[in-house]
Amino acid sequence: MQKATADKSDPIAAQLAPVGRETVQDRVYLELRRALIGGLFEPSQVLTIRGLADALMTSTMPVREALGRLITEKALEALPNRSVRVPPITLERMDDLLRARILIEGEAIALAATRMTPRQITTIESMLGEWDEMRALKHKKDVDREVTLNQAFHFEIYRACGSAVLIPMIESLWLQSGPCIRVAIYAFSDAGEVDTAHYHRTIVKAIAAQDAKGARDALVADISRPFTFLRSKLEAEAKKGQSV
Amino acid sequence: MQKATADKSDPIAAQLAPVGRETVQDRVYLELRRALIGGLFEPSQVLTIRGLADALMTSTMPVREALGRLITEKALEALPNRSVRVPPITLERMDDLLRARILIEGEAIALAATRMTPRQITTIESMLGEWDEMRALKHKKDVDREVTLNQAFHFEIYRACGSAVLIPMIESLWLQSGPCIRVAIYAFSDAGEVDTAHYHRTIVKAIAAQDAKGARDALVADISRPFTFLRSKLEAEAKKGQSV
DNA sequence: TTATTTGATTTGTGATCACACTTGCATTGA
DNA sequence: TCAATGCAAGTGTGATCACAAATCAAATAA
Repeated sequence: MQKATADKSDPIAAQLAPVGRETVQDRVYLELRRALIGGLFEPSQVLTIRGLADALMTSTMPVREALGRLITEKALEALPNRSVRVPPITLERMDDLLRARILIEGEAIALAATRMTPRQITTIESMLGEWDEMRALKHKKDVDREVTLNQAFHFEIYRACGSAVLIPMIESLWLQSGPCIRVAIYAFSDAGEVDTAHYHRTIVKAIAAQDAKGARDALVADISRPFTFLRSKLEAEAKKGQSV
Repeated sequence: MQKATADKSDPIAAQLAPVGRETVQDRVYLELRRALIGGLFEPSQVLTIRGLADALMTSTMPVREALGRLITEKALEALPNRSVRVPPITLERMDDLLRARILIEGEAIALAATRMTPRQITTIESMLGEWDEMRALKHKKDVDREVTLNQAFHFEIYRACGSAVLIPMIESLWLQSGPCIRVAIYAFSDAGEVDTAHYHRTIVKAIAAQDAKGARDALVADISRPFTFLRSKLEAEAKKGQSV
């Protein structure tokens, strides 16, 4: 009987999965999470358990638990009908999210600025180069890659703040603002070029100088951009809609 | 066929449950939440799905979903064994939690100080009286009532900050620091009298004067107390354990 | 043609079952 | 006596089923 167990826990398999096998539930959760941060779902979109279960090639059980988790961290919204949807974008919510992000991510980067090791600073410096690479082949604007790189850059910094409490909160905030960001980035692309790398360079410079206040200010400028841009866009649309 | 539906959705029943029937899952979730904030579970305690299901008189289904939700908001901890427990208290975690609470609850009360209506201020003023009532019958130190009143006071303020993003974060922080707080309050009781009402009075005074900075400072003093107290207690124990 | 109703389909929720893994205890061996 | 092995109870996870509520569409009546 223990044979089967021994087969799965032999040295080779043990190395492949050293601690804690991955559950389907976690896979589904991470999948949905990635989709939300990346803005693959659009605001107000309704999600169904069975639909997601089919799409993710599993039963309804892991999906419903993953949805429940995402609802508690406000990444999704439970309607009184008991259906769940991606929260819609409103001006109030955007301001609210931006304020919270400035507060918490600002604190995290201020902490990180005094704690990052030369090794870690080298890592985020090397990420600056990737922006230049992307700019080189500008014929294809790869929004997915932009989002991924931006996320990797920020969280490399946040991880260094050393707070096991703040980091999950920041993840939750990104989860909530993911749909807005994607909309904003597309709007950016339409409006012309924007230089994310420039803002990131300023951040890296401040961190390298262990300038906590400078890093915080640079970060605020960086994360405010898409919000203020999207805000003016929404206001313009609202005014147009009002006149029609 | 719709008869049965009509019976349950007739005017009377509709008034009793105007929006969204309560699900067993939510009941379990709120129950566990209340227990955690109130510190009814002790740190490092292991919880089992079937055990909780029996205690809450339901099946395992609602419990596992509630546990999953609590794990994502770091109120509970998933061990590699796949068992779940209340996170243990460490000095690092306490400092981490306190810093986050000062940051976020401080911001919330600063916002609330400029937005609370006279009606709302009257409400929190009336809560001050309850502390005096409790003090009157000091023969029975009702820790549960202290915890509940303290919670009601703080959240009456936080709700007034008008941020749908900050409030859930604060709830999550209370959930995480609940077990610590309970331990600290018991330690308080052993160490003698402490005047929570005094700190709350200072907070109310600042809010009534719309003094955002004063309210923030008073709040920091209030929420720091149990943490610094528990910290010195843990450090003393650690030193004693080290010498033995 | 339009509004109402009836029926069928879809959906979320809770319960139960099957399976794999862990844990703890008792038995067996040196 | 002590360590190791084997068995049994307990536990989490995923799948499936049953049921009630909601949604949608077609048919009927005005």
